[in-house]
Amino acid sequence: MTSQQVQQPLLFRMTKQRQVIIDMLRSRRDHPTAEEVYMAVKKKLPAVSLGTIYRNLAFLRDRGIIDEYTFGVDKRARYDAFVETHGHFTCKVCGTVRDIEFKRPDLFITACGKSLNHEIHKLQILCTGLCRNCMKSPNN
Amino acid sequence: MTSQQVQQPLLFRMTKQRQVIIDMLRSRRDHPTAEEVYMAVKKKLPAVSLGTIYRNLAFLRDRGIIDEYTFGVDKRARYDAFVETHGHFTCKVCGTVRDIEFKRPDLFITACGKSLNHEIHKLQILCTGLCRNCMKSPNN
DNA sequence: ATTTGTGCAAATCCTTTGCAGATAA
DNA sequence: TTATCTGCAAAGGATTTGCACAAAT
Repeated sequence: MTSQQVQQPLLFRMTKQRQVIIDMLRSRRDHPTAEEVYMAVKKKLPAVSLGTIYRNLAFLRDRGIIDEYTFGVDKRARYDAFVETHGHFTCKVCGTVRDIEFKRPDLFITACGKSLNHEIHKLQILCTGLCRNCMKSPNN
Repeated sequence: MTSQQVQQPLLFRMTKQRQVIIDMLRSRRDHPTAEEVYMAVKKKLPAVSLGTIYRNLAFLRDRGIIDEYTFGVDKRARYDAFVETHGHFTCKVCGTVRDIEFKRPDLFITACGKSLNHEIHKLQILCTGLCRNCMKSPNN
């Protein structure tokens, strides 16, 4: 999977910055914040600015190329290049985020959409609790 | 249901402000933002300050008396006095939020928790899409 | 050549906080 | 009484934006 394969005809300019942001997000599954994306991109493009990071993340999110989540723990947005429907678990104590896979999210989406008579584009499932490591700590 | 029935022995001071905030949130199911709570509480207590609203919402959230959600549409936190697990639908166009009821959320929570080996305290389900009204508009 | 994107810095918006006076228990 | 809460205003932190220059097509 080369990083050019975003859509068949490329519908937008691929700048170095945009390219590095996409590559970087596709290389990790830890749902980084904008600040964390900035830090990582800076290693390849030291002159990049935080504004450019924010602009590109919004740009890619608006085109469905990445997802943006706000897990209530801290209130910063987090980004994810894996846009197939899946759930997240986040630990109240250490803040870790883990993906949760689903068998047939489409069934759930169809059922909900029909019962509400709304058109559902996106399903987000978030579990909050205590991860197995933090469960072991006597103070949690 | 009188507004006093928060817990059996009342574990915190019930100020006028706190009382009005709780009553107000229990009287509506539209998931208001802090600003909207402020506006509503002001009608009963004109001298209330926004800082007090934020402090009380955080206070009640920390005690599990209300829930706080951040639906990605705008990034403001929204509050809900109905803390039994239920899902939300939010319309991309008009921003309406509607509740989605579940039959046995506990089964889902147990299943997820077991498979991850984590302790799940809270499940949040959010559907994003187009509501039935906005579907009718030709421009959506 | 022209349109779109970038870096920089200032602005904006939501939320939090310090403090002195007020209030619930 | 006294620990907790409030109003006020200032501070904080994340995100957005205006502008002049740079880069992509």
